[in-house]
Amino acid sequence: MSPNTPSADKPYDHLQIETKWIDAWSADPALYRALDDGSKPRYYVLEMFPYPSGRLHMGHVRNYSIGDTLSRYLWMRGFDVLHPIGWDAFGMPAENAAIKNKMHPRDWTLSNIAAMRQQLVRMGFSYDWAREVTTCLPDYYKWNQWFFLKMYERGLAYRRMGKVNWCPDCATVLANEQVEEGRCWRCSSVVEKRELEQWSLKITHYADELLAETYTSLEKGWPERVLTMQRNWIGKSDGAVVDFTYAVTGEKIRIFTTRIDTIYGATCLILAPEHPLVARLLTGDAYTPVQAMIGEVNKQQEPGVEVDKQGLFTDHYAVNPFNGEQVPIWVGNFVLLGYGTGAIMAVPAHDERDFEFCRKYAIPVRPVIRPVDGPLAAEPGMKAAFGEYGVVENSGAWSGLASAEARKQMAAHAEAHGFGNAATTFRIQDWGVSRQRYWGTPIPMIHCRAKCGTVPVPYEQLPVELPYNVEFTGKGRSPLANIPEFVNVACPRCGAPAERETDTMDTFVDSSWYFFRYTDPQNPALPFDPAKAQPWFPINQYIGGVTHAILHLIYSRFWTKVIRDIGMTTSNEPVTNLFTQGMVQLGGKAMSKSRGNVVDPDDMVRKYGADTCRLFALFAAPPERDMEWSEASVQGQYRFLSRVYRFVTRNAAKARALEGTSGAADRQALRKLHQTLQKITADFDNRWHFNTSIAALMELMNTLEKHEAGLTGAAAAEVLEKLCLMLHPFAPFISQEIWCVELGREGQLIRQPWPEANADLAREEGAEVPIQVNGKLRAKMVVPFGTAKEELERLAQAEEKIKPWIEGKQIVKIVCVPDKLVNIVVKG
RNA sequence: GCGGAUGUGGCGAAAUUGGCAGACGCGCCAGACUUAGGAUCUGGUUCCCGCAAGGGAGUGGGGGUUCAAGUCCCUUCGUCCGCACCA
Repeated sequence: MSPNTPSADKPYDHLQIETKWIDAWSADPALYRALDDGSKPRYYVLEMFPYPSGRLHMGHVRNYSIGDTLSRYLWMRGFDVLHPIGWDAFGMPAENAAIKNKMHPRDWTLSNIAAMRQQLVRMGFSYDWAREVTTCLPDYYKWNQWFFLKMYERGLAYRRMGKVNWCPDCATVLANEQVEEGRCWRCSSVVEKRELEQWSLKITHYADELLAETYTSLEKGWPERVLTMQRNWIGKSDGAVVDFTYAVTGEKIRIFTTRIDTIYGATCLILAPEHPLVARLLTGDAYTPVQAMIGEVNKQQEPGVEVDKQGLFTDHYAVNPFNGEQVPIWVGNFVLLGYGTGAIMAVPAHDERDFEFCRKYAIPVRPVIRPVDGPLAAEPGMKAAFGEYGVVENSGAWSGLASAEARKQMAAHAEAHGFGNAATTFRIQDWGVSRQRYWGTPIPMIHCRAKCGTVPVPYEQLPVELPYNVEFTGKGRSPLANIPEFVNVACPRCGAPAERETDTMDTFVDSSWYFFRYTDPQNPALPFDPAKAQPWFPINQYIGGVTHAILHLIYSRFWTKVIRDIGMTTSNEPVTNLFTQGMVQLGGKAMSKSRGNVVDPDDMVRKYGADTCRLFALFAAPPERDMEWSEASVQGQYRFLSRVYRFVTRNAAKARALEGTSGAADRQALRKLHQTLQKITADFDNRWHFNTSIAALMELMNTLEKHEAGLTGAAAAEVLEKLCLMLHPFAPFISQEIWCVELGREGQLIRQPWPEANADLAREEGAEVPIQVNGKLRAKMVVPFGTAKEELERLAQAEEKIKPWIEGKQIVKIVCVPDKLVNIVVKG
């Protein structure tokens, strides 16, 4: 057969190809294993590990396709890549399944994991399965308990009363994310707030550092959106605390304000209904309305609806330390106990909320700040509060100062006289980790009623294992509380009868440090060996959904700082670069079971193959944007892969023969090949717009098919080889098949070096220069690169299509950008 | 209300540094091959006028800077997502 005669092409049989390579790759466990020996530069690619619901969904496919494409590219670029996966395996769905189907959470979870592991393997993702981590197994959650004890020792884990989301129907606490629009996600009951004693982790200890790093080490590598959300969540607020004095007993009532400069305008104090002082100011029948108010506040309000401000006068007064004035003490439903000191001074003239409250209850409004360029507001008659900075008036010695200056001086004055000081508060609260749940990490604490109180479980007794035999009713206390063998223990300190803590940990604990465990997943003595972890930290690239922008990503940052402070890492932050991919939608809405608009990846893989699915997940939109699922468009990707496969099979013999004299077709093909290589390499290195990378591969195929007849051996060989290499990160199966079967090469593509683009071959023969007249495109011409300005201007004016546009007109000026454009500006 | 994102053909999108708007794909139209086509291949496809050559308009709306604006500035509208009495 002559090398230039196309041979018959082979149809693309995705099923045969993909099953064959899954078997081959599964038989080679070292294939995706990091060398971890320092012989090559390291790169840690981490994707958010999945909750094992039992089925992979399209969001996973997209997330993991991005990570896998990147990992394969990095391998080919010579990095030692750590690319692990695991299972975020504790959580409520397992318990709900247990209640519903009478299946044990452990069995349910482990069988889900087995199913999903198969699905991930089927997708061709390059995970190092030897590092698989499963958080619901004792060899993992033992270390949650270990960290908990370490935190307890350092005062970072403690017990306190705290407000929790309480579902009255399920009779249990719900995590914040399990409350949907004020209702229980499982039974749709309206969720209440309830005070419960629970274990908390002192994330506020790191609040300042967590905030500061968003402006420094994270600023370059994290999306601005995520940083903004975290800053808002942390909610640092600079102000001052001031002690008012309760007129009867002389005790202090501490308030927090950011506007101490307005304190001469304070016309009352307002306490949160749960403020401890309230129960002493109002006793007996007088307290009843407060209880009602607390009840109201604790009912979850409908989102988006502003609750009416309610107040109660206590009939008591407090003294303003700045001017000695007595102001009435009120109770207000809008004052939050959990923020600041749980008490505020109301300055109605300069705070919108205070204004609304005081007008409602006819409390005086006294303006003390005037705009820099205007007079003090007239009262009576004020229609709204003036909340901005200005100039202080009617404020004794501070009158005339600018607000900013007054804030400093007045805080200093308060401190000097012992009734206050400058102070900072945070919106972020300590992390309540107790859950009245079975399927989580047991909190390793024992309550000794005899004398020792709360005693930590000794390290050598870890893990505190979850008992297997347990009954699930979905009602009442934690299921663990009903198991005497679990609850009843001897106090580790005095040996007296004692009870185990029956709460389990929030599942966000599990995901707060799993990425450390990947570096040393089987360590029996420690969560991980610092010497093994440190070379991989901080993580080069983390990829996941923006839904975790706050909770998981703040908890992980917190946990890393704790790990640092106990001397197990030198990294301040876990993640250098964060990438948040967009959601997969159908019909403009996020795919979800309740909407009934899910597309099952399994069906798609069966029909079109994993390569096609991966390609579509990357092609439909840039990775950071939401994408719309479209099966018609999926078929387009399948067509593309078919074209690639048939093109290769038609031309493989020719390429192997290496015959023929290179001609114009070869030059065209090689030019496009190297242009594509430049384009794709740039996409990887700069911005991960894989949709344009794949479009470039399609363009390449269009060009190759156009010049197929004239393509000769040597050029064909180069084209097929490099096409195959470039395709591999996106479509690993078909590229590996072509490499071995059609091109007769050996070895795994992931181990091949990424090809270098040849800039000389990529260069066009000449520059196509558009010619504009008054900014409008009128003609184009092809000139040699580097043609001088004068020559370009001459050629442009000589163009036949240009002449009619400039004839008889005055040329005002000619803008000429060599190799780019000529614009002739004419008048008349 | 505050903060953020986003707005380009019938659809998903591209245009990376102010320099040819719509690459690539889907869909659609026409044709080829075919017993057949929901396979494959070829050509066309922003809108308006025109048989065509060609011309005009055009990146949510309005205004501006510039030889030149999807891109920069001002203003306005729509959509989506966070947060939402945080003193």
